[in-house]
Amino acid sequence: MLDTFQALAEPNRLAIVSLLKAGPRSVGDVVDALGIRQPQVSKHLSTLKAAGLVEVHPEANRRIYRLRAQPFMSLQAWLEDYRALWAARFDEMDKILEEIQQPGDEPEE
Amino acid sequence: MLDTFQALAEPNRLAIVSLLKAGPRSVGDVVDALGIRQPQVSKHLSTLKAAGLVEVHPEANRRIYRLRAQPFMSLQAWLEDYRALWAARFDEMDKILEEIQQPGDEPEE
DNA sequence: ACAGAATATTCCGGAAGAAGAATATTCAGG
DNA sequence: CCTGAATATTCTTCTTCCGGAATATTCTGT
Repeated sequence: MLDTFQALAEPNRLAIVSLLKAGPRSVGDVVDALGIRQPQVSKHLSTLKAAGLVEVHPEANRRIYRLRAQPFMSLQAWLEDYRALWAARFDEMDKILEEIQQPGDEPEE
Repeated sequence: MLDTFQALAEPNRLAIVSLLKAGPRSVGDVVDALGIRQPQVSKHLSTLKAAGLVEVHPEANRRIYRLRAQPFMSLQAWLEDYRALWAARFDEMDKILEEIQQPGDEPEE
């Protein structure tokens, strides 16, 4: 869990994860999409892979990275332990949901 | 969201959050429970407060820290965006099973 | 086997951040 | 008001980690 948080606690890596949410991408795709230089993308992907957040499978000339489901499921399970926190506070929950649904408002990054 | 991940991406802070899950605690309580020195506990709590993960309310001589629900709800909402991940995994599994039965076209990105 | 594209790795300088020690602040009670 | 307990704040290393640049590696097609 700590590894997951550490992996996500960096802006570019969070952006990469967010991009990969839409589907698998090659390193070059990530470079083009996010405007980060290739070596840094490779390094960040390496970090994400070490944390188990992504997996690689080579395809022709490229290496395709995709999100792994497992850490997200673990995160979900981790969150369950905190559910008692907000279970009773539906008023706040409404506010949060509104905030997230606001157009132009990015819930991440 | 990034702030939340950064706040949780440190072992002692994660431990503090985990402790506070059981209920509000004073600084001294945290010190005793986790065996971290008082100044570091204060600093970490300060960091957690800046990230909106905890709130303080003084009580007599002590300062009581408690978890705030909001970031956890946001995290939950953030996770929802990734739910397709493990749903899609079943899709892929279905697709693979289909392909085995009737080999056919190229999967699209 | 070679050339070129795609990706990974290494080295370095600098910035962020965590711990330790010492000190400052705040506050309740006498 | 003073005192002591509880907590916060500086200041100083020290380590970790990110980005930039250069280079190495790996693979494909020819």
